[in-house]
Amino acid sequence: MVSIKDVAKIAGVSIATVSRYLNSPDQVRENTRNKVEKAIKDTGYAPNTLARNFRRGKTHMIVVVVPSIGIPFFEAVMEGIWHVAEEQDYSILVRDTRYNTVDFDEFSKMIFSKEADGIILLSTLSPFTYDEQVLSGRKHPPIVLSCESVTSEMSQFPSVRIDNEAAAREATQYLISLGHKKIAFMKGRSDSTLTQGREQGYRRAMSDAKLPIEPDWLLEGQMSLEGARRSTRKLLHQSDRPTAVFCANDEMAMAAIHEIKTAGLKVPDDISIIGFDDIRFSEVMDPPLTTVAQPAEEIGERTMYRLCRAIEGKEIGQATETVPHKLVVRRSTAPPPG
Amino acid sequence: MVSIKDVAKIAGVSIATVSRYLNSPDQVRENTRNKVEKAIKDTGYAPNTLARNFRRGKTHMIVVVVPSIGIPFFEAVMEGIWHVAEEQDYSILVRDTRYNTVDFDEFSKMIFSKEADGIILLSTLSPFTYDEQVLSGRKHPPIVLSCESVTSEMSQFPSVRIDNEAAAREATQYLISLGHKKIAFMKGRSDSTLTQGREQGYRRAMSDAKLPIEPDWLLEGQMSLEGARRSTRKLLHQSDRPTAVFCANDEMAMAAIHEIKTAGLKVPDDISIIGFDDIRFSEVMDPPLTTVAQPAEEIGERTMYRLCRAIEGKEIGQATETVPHKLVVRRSTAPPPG
DNA sequence: TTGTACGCGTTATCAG
DNA sequence: CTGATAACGCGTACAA
Repeated sequence: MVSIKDVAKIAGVSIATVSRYLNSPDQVRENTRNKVEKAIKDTGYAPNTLARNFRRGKTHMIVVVVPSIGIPFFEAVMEGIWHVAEEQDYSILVRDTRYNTVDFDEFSKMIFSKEADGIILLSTLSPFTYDEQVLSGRKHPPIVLSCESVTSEMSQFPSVRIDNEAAAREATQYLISLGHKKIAFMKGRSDSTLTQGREQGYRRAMSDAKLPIEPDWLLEGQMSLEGARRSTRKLLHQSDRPTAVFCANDEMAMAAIHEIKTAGLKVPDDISIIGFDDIRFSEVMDPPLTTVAQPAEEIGERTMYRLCRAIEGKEIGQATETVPHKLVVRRSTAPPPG
Repeated sequence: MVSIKDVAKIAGVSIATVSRYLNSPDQVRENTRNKVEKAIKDTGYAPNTLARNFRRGKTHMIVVVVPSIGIPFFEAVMEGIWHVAEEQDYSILVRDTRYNTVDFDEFSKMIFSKEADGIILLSTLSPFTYDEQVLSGRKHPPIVLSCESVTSEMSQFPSVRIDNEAAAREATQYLISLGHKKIAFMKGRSDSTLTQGREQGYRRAMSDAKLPIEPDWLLEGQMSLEGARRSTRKLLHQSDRPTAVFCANDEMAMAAIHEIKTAGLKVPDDISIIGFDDIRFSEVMDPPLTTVAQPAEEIGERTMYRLCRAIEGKEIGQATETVPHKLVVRRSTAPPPG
């Protein structure tokens, strides 16, 4: 393995000069510069990143923690994260928690031990446990929350998200305005704070409209195709079946539509479906899905941007940043039958 | 920042002992061990990963290069990669090329400069340029190809994939066996070797059956929803419209179905559609999609496994490893109308 | 403008 | 079983 020493020897200069050539070429005389350049070419030298990072004390790496990869909406957010990461010369490491609760200390340690310069928690599950003591007195390590309906325990961290509760309320209200009275809510895993916010919004809209919520109307969709199919089938067997289902994400909505059609019913004629996220598949579903759109890429960009500032130790303004959502009405919703 | 020195001082031992405690605790006497343990707890010490990697000369990082993230099939492959990466204690860095051609030297350099211990090229675009000279004499850096229909230039690298050509031929033959004669093929980007293999299979099946291929039947779907929708709309305007479309991936098939139905036609009654990959959404499409299934997770696992062996410098057996595909017949295919 | 020499935090070698 | 000490490759004061 060729190191800076070899280059120096071949170029007939000191390692300091080679180092300077690499990091501030303008401080090297043209003549010398050429010699070094040639030596680098000849040897095929590439600076050892490990040594360099070690010396500089920076990883140039940021970790994005997601409950699961392969969720179309998160990819869209990651797209945004990537944009600014690339621009700021950071690499992205994705950590999939497989829907498990995460431990703050684990991430704290990652920063501490220089595994990463910063961390983005993308819709991480609660309870997000951490040791108060670790934090007290010390500055928070650079951590930014994204797409999270912030729980009190984490409210101290900077965060970027939509107002999940308001968005869910609007979606439910839209259903109500269409004339629906029996509206089910398909949540993700019950321990996800993200879906908790959405559930709150749903409950709020229902109670505001003085509409009751039957226990049977709270469906566990697990945020997955499979889970949503199962619980939709159960729903269809109910005697007094809801006329609309509000799903906490589009993937579950897709599964719900499939099961409803498979059962010989029609969407939206028999049952209206509304989703959440506006993933790219929503538009080509049959029927095209009414859903709550989140500005995924923008969320990613803002999140990463704030993380960069946090890493640089600059102030990061208001702790939690709310971006706008939007109800996108397509054709999976209609007035209830009859 | 607390270092091993501080711990040593507090524990009243040498740094060597602390290091030993960390790396081979059984070589430390229990008494000493306890002292060190306590010192670590008290100081909150965490070994500096940067220094450790530097010293060991290992990154514990492997880079996965994909043309684009957010492709459901690749996620499934990544799932497999992750499994063994986790087990082998590697971190995964994802590099999105945005469908650009990649430069071998760039990756060669990544290994060389210790940015990563190994590289997985997941369906990377050709031409994959590299400098013959760089390689000659030297061992290949640890690189494994995955989901690639290997072009000659890269045949020297280990690789894991299905037989794209055979799979595509079977799919086309299935359509032919159903009675179709006018069969279109929707390819991805024309510079993707992956879709080239599939196109070959399609052509082969057609010519074997003595069926002509009209130039209009070669559709550019860009592997994307948008691209596929556009080219499907064009297809529907053709005077002598095909009765079946074989799409190089499921996402394009999904878009094609959507456009066909939007135009008032029926799948499979008017046009049969067949996809490729068997992503998780295929089953809930309307109609459920007939497609060529790839064992995505297995591909990922095998790929990563081979990379590990390559990194360890062990022999890696046959250069290219072919895993089985399977035609999954659902309901998007039927005999042609009339 | 260039070179010398030291230090970064670990691990590894070798003596004790 | 433990302790000195030498690397690892690079960046950077400081001296020339």
